[in-house]
Order: sequence, then structure tokens, then C-alpha cells
Amino acid sequence: MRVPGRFYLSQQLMGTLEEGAVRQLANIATLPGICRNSLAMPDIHWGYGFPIGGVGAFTMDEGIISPGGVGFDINCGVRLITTPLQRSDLGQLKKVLQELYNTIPTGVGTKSCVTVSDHELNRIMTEGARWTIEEGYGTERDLLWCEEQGCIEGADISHVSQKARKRGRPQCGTLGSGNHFLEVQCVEEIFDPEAARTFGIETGQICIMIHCGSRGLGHQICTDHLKVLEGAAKKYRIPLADKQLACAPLTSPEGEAYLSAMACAANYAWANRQMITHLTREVLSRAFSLSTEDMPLVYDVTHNVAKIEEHVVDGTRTTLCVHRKGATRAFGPGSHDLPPGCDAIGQPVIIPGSMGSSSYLLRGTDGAMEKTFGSTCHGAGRVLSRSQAKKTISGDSLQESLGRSGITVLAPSAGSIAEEAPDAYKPSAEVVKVVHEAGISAKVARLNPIGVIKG
DNA sequence: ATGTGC
Repeated sequence: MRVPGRFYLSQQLMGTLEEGAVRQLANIATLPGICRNSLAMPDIHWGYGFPIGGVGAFTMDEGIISPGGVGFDINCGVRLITTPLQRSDLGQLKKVLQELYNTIPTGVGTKSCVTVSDHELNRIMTEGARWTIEEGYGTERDLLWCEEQGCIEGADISHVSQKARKRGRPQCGTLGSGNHFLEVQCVEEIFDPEAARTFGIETGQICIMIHCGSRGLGHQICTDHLKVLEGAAKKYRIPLADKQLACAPLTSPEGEAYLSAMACAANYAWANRQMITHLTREVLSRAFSLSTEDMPLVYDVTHNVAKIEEHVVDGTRTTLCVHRKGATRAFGPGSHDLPPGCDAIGQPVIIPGSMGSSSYLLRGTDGAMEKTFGSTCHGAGRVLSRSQAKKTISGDSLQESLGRSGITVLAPSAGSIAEEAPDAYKPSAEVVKVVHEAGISAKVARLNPIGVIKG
């Protein structure tokens, strides 16, 4: 190890820490150009190469870029939309939820209501959410309240394969499967009234949370470039503690090619979430006579990406490539890329809970800038694998018991519900408690689910 | 996560 690994944990979460995940954090610390620490957020669990909940920052001159530090679902992320509705307005919740389920394509391999042309796909990959807005699926304001305004620079479509393009073209505007979901939530508790006011959140309000990523396009880009970077690691004589850490120097053509293709997938994911936002607003507009302006975006964050950012290291401003895999940017007050009016508060940070448990709205802090390269948890750390969850949990009885506690779940099968059972995940409240107490983000609000649609 | 797996 070139630097120490550092874990953010509590006694309780230490109990769910896997040996494999610890080894993976150590492996990150062996990579060239690793800066200060490899970092584990409290929702850490065993992943491909990097643990999920892992953060690694690398210097531009000596450092590397690794697809294993981003994940297969490039720019898997989450956004939160508010409505003027209260819980009591949702007498027809089940009807509206069914309407959302019918309107938003969910599940593996599903197709969007629009298949975009090759030219449009190029624009989606280079312009991100802006393309969606220009097509009439949202407002300029949506872009202001989105990390990077929904577009990472440096996207180069020449590094995206035909196979990836073919998979991506029919999927923009689809939710996907696994832990991806759309949730109708209610704001239960405000911890920081000033920040909540700035973010446009109040107690009792109905909100919509959307969690999804770059679908088959991002998956294929990851697969394609992993192969190239396995060769590149050998070529540049980078010793790998694990083959899954395939990587290339940030300054190499192979490294630059992955970064530019990764940006294409990240931009696609932002367009995807914006498209789903549009479909959601259409359904709610019809059901409750609301306008788009009645349903503003609180914010949109990515959980799986590597980005070139400036951070202060030992008192010096340094340009780094920050890998966040199952981790969220949590830029504090005075940082670059904050939404309007947030200079004194920091960026909004959205932490989805597992199905049936609370989600949180946090804000970025000075502590994150000082200790974690402006990063915090992402909220969904598994304790049971999918197959373990399916074996030990009955999806049918879970759906029933959630129903009894006022949470409606629409899903394609009992198995898909079992896989995402709250018991298959680390408790979101404990994860958030750790990042709040460590000062790497601060609690703003807690939201409870009342309706879930999932693939 | 994924047109889910050797």
C-alpha cells in the first residue's frame, strides 16, 4: 500500500464489513498516484475491483483511471422532485402509481417510448440533460439543479462501440431493474430548516425520487473498455493486486479513451433521468392538474463516476481524478458547481433508502472538502447478495407487510421485490448517522416512501 | 448494474 486506507464506520456497521471489501480498499491504495487515502464510506460492500462505497483520488501526472472505480452502471444516480401535494391529496395513490408504472418502462431490456436516431444519440452522449430540455422534456431550471448541469465535458463518441450504441438507442427514458426505482415519498422530518428552505423542501410535502443509470449503453462501454485497460495495465507495467483493477495512466491514450467514453455514458444517464422526470410530470399533471413549474427538481446526483476536480491537498490546490463508486459528491459551501443560492450551504446530496426505508436529503460540508475529496455515502450497501435475499426472503409476504404499513409496491415479480428487501441492505439511518457525525455531510431532511415502482 | 450465467 502506498497510502493508508480509511473507513467511515460505526460499531454497528463494522459488524457487516466484509473481509473482501477491506481487501479491496487496500488494493486501491496500491495503485500509482493514489492521493492521501483510499476511502470507504459507511455503506461499503464488496464490488467489482473497487468496493461499492469506495473513493479513490489520483494525481493527474502519476495517477490512473479504472473502470472498476466507476462501476458497470456508469452514472447510476438519483434525483428528487417536489410537488405541491400533501399526503391527504393521495387518496388515489394506487391509481396514480399504476399510471406511473404503465407510463415509465421498467425492467431488464425494456424499450423507451422513443428510439432515438444515431444523430440524436450523439447529441445525448455529448450534451446530456441539455438535449432532453431542448427536445421539450423539461426546463432550463432543471439543468441548474443538477450536478454538472447534467453534462460532463470531454465526451468523445468515437470511443463508444456500435454495440454500445445499439443497446443505448432504444433505452433512453427507461428505469431498468435491480435497485433502480421510482418512489413516491413524503417529507417526514426537517433537520436543517434554512437548507431545506433553500432546497425547496417542507414537512408533509409529497416528492418523487428517481434512481436509475445509463442502462445497456453504460454497461457495454464498461465491458468494452475493461478489455482494453486489461491490456494497458500490462503495457504500462502497472502491477495489479486484482485483475478487476484494470486501469491505465490518466495521461495515456487508453485512459483518455475510457474517460471520454465514460463521459458519454454519464451524459446519457442524465438525459435518461430527465426523460423519466418528464414522463412522471405528465402523469402527475394529468392526475392533479399541475404544471411543470409546480414540480421543480430539488437536485440530481451521480453515484458512479470518475471526475477531474481540484482539491486542496497539503495546502496546495491539486487537480485530481476522483473515482466515486457507490459514493456521492458532497461539495461544501463556497465550492465550484453549486446550484443557485447554495454558496453558503453547500450542494444538495440525495441518499436513497432501500425499499420501504427512509431516504435522506443532506448537504455538502467543509469537512467533506477537507477529508474525503468532497464525498459522502450513497445509501445502498448490500448485506445480502441477490441470490441470498431471494432464498431467505419471501417477496409476496414482504409486499403484503409493506402494504400494511402503507407502502404500495408495484414490481414485475415477487423475486424482484425480495432482492431489494430492506433486510438485504445496511440500515440507511445508521449510514447517514455516520456521515453526519463524521462531518462529511449534514442532514437536511428525511423522507418516507409511500409508493414504489421497480423493474 | 446487465439483451443477468461457463
